[in-house]
Amino acid sequence: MSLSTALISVDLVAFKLASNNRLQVLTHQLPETPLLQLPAGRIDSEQDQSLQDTAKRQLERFTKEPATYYEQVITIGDNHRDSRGWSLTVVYYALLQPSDEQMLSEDSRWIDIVDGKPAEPLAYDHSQLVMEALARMKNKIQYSALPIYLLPEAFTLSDIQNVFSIVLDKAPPMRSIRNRFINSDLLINTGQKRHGSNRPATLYRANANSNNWLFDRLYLTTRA
Amino acid sequence: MSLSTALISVDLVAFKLASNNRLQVLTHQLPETPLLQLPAGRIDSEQDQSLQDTAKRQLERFTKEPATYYEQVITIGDNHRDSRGWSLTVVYYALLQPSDEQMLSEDSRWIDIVDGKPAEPLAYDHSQLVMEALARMKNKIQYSALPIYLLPEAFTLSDIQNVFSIVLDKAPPMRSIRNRFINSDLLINTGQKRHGSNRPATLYRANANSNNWLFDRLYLTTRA
DNA sequence: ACAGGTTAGTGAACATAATTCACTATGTTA
DNA sequence: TAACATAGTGAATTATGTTCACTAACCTGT
Repeated sequence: MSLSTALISVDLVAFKLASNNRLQVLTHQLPETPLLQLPAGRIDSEQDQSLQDTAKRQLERFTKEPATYYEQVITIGDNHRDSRGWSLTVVYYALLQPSDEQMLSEDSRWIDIVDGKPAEPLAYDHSQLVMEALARMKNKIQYSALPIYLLPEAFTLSDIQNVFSIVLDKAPPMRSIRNRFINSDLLINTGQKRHGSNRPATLYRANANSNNWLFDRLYLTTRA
Repeated sequence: MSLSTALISVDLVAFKLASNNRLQVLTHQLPETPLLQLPAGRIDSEQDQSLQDTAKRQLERFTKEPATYYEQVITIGDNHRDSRGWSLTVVYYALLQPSDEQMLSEDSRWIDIVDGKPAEPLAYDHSQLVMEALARMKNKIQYSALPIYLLPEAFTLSDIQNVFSIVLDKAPPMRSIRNRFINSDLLINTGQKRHGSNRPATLYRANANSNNWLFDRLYLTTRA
């Protein structure tokens, strides 16, 4: 049988750095269901101009915090993931800036990523989807400006290193991060410093007009 | 209105190196239609276990030559590409080895890529899809074993450089290609040579068991 | 005021891989 | 057998990440 249609859903893997120094993924729980699941939903032909709009709407169902970055990961289609037959799932991931305030809906929760997967089991194949999105993100973070999207407006170079530590479980040397980011035009010195119980660190913000979003090599400390 | 379904098609951008030293893309023409178009079709829930199966079937409709490589590029969904409303298109590209014999169906043709786009106009947004696939392929060729997939069973290092010349309009120095590929375990010396009107060149074949499919940097001569 | 602690940041030597270029090697062809 | 053309090597240079020792700046406790 040839199909002109199939069940379509757009699933969103939203990542955020939490104050416990963990990467977290947004989940929610439906009433009467035992397992947490990813935000997912169908295309709304009225509201959505694109698939990314659909992904964005899924995020907005559970939090008011906007994502700083969206990327389509993969589209999975097969006939065994949904008992009703052929199903098609477009997977996006999104990056959010850290936030203390919980602008979350009641039924949703940020779950830690531990050892490369969600710390709690997810419904359907959602753990697998998280892992796919995470793999993509872990790769891209090594040769792009991605780390910045997981940080607040103003951040230090150490914050960038911290992103690597959390996401990759290891980080390039500060010297390497410094060289790369300072030599690029990705950062703008805010003129401000972050003060702690030590020498204050320079605070930077992202340069929206940068043309160095991609680098042409990976850090050596992080490759396979 | 919320949709559980939409029109879905899988579109295939099949690339091949032609004897005129051009990259070509497979197209076909339906009767009564003025423009060429890409192989595309719907999921067949009986035959297709995955979306790649669907892509593969599209290729097989027009040629018996198998592809050596498939990669999903992007899924595009919106409400203006098809007059019937929301449509969803999963785009794949495939790489084929060069071939003299034409095992093509009557209605299909390989079209040159000139200046980064098909030399002839294509129907719908298919030129755009070719360009998206080409962009992805041009990037990946610079840090992976991809060039090999566009070459015949046995090939020389110069052939690899030639792939770069054709696909990117410029190529890394032979010394760089040599160092990279010889130091990896991607190539197996067949022991044979290709003879011309000059010093014979060593013929290699791909090592299927290589674990160096990806490199950790781009060639400098080819970057932006 | 000032010493000690802690993190931020710099300078210089080293490592790795691409690039450049001069040079050698090995075949075909006139 | 010399001319040629392309294959392939060796060594210096360049670019960028890594390592490590050292300096800088601020806070804290006395």
